[in-house]
Amino acid sequence: MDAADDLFTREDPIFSNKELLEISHLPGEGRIVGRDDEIADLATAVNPAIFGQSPSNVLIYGKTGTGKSLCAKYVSKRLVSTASEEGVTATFAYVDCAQDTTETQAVQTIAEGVNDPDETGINVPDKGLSTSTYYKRLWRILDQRYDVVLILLDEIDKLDDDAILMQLSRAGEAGKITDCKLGVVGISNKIQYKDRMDERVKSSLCEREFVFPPYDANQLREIMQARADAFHDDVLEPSTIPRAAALAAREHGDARKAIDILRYAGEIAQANGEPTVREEFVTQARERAETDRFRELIRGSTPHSRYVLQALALLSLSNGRQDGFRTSRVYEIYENICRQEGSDSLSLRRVRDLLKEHAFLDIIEQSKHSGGSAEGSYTKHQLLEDPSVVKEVLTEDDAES
DNA sequence: GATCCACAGGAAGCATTGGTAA
DNA sequence: TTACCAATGCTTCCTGTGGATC
Repeated sequence: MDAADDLFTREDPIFSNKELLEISHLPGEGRIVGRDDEIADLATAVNPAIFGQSPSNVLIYGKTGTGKSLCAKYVSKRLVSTASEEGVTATFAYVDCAQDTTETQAVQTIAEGVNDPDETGINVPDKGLSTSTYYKRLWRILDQRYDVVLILLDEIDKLDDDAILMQLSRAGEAGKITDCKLGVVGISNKIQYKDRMDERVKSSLCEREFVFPPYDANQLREIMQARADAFHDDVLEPSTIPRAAALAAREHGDARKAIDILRYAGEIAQANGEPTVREEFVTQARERAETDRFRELIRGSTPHSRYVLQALALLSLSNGRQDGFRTSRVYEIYENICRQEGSDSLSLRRVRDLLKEHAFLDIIEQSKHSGGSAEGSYTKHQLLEDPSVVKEVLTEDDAES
């Protein structure tokens, strides 16, 4: 019995409340740093909702880790509770469009999120229904249950098309819903997103637009300081947070990355049996954050999608620093890899699409070039990750599978 | 100005899988 | 059980691109 007890550590010597360092953690009031103006602007835009009126549709831009989703969720939560004090039934639905990329998946997520089958008697299955059926059920749920609903579409640029935006932004006008008012908050990392929107969607969805600037080193330090009670007292050495903030500020002011680095630094200290989180662990944590990010990006990708990346990594490793490799060159190496793996290679057309998918996930960068006679226009591809990290992760995954 | 030609990428279609509703 | 639907992963076909060359 005692031996079994020794197997586990009853008390964590480093973390007192690790939840504070989770990406999904929504900080309470006073813990959101450097976003007072943005929160106030957002609240003004959706303010009519607390009286049961239509909130403005909003589009929020900003790079990764600038607090867009955090502020949108925070304002939505506050809106729901304030509306309730005014006797208005409100809610919000959150859709991660990176997960739900198609119109059907997104509508299903919204409908499921706002539904209570016991109350409405409406069932919203995960899949199997036509898109129009999901819409019909969603409209019925909204009219039955709510006066106002705010729909947060995170990473809206990852949606396949604008169809859902058209439906949501015009649901009231089109008479799809009669008792419920709808507001849409679109969140995008890409400022150019608006350019490719349908004109009709643009006019109704972009009533208000906000741009979230990246955090500077001081703000990042404050953000991390605000979550420092994730650790026990005196565990964080004084130089740890400033060092992590400086590193993250250098990399585009990404708060998410900064918090990741802090968490990893704590885990490294824990794994080494150290009583404190030292500055040197921050550097190691940064490397681990990079590898983990890449591992997360390629998780679940098909073997051929990996072979394409492997081809690019091999080219990068054997040719040193170049401004990228042409599709035809990547395809040649990819075909060799397929032969080694004893697998039939996919068509060049398909490989072009796979490369484009990797570029979309910011794993590689594509650049357009023009040759001359008999060269035409072509694309060059370059890994954004360290090629040796790519090779290592792909090899270790192959070994596992 | 016409031609060259490797390459990019849109469109259409096919096979398969995995689900719901009646 | 059957009809229907969405999603995925792929191929084939075809048109457009663009700087050098004739």
